[in-house]
Amino acid sequence: MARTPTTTDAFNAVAEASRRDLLDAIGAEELTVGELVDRLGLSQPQVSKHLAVLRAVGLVLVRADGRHRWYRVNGPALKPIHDWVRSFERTWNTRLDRLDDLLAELKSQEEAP
Amino acid sequence: MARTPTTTDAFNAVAEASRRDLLDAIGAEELTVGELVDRLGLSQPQVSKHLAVLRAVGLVLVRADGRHRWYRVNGPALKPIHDWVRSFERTWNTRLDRLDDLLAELKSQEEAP
DNA sequence: TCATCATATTCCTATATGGGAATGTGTCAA
DNA sequence: TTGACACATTCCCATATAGGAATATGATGA
Repeated sequence: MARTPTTTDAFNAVAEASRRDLLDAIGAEELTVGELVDRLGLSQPQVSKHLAVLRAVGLVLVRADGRHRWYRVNGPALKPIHDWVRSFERTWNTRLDRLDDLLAELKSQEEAP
Repeated sequence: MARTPTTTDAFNAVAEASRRDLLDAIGAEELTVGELVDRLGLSQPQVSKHLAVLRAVGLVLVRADGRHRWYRVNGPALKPIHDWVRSFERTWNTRLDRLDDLLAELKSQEEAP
């Protein structure tokens, strides 16, 4: 047998660094394929193909607008990864670290509402 | 080109479900290859090979003991994944959810010190 | 209607994989 | 010393990539 297809789940889709880069680039915005091509310096087919994989696992959502496609990140699709990794968090993070993390996050949300 | 090798980083190593199962099975314990074979119902070579990948990216540590090998999870190797996913956490988690999560965790640590 | 723009898809190829089967390696016990 | 035991590694093969190049699809404006 071969490797698990990239479109199987978020874990496999996100294994490829280019795809993580795409998600990072989009972030909280809504971007066009062309914009992504410019920002990441990848070829257009490359971007389209990676986006297709991300779409297949629900990691991005698209909105058609004339001949443009606006892509945005669908955060909740990452939750399975987050939840799984989280079960090992205690290994490296003490409770005080976690408290620091939370406070830092609350603060950042305070600053950027 | 082909896909990114599984031994490239934690993201790729963990993409395979069997490897996540292995980490879950080991958990906070220290287990033998034979134990893992029994618990997961995989073949011995299969377990050894998956463990080799996990070893390559530092996700597990081994201790030799006679003809046994005791494997344990090396949590911090998962931090890169945790950190990356965390940057998207705001999308699905409100601050109150996070507070609930933290309290739940503090409670569980209280109960199992 | 037609050329152009924005994306998506198809073709082609080198490559790494996961599983099964078989075998290698080191250790212990009799 | 030798056979059994616990793991690791090697071989073999079907399969799914990722990337580059080329082409298809669909919408827009003149």
